[in-house]
Amino acid sequence: MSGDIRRNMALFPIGIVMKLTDLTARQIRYYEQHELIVPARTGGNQRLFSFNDVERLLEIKNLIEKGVNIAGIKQVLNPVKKDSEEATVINEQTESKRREMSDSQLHKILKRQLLEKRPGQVSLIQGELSRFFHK
DNA sequence: GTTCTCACA
DNA sequence: TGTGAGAA
Repeated sequence: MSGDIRRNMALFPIGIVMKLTDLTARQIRYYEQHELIVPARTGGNQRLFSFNDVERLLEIKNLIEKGVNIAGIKQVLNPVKKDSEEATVINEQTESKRREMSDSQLHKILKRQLLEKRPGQVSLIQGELSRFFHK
């Protein structure tokens, strides 16, 4: 599976990724701080993103648009895999599976949050929704 | 010309 | 999250 090495090969700088994902550099770096993505670095400390990173960012973007905050996204996007070794383990199937999973998982999480709001539990939903349930 | 980190009105 | 400063 040399396809994986290509998918995880760091290629583009943040500028390109901004255009590809419609995210601001600020957001991209912010997501990195929260370990939602782990781009490689050049000798000059410049971030280099792989195709996988871009896909992750698109997923994140969708979730953000759906009103899910960082905490919620972390639960849907497990990854943060340690480089090299795992490249051989990951295949196209597990990747596509993970994608489907994230969406159904999101629905589960959202539904659970909407129906049973336990006291003391921090909401994963931002804005209007969470405010609605706090009332 | 780009990107990086850090800090704040 | 936006934005600007200062360096690389």
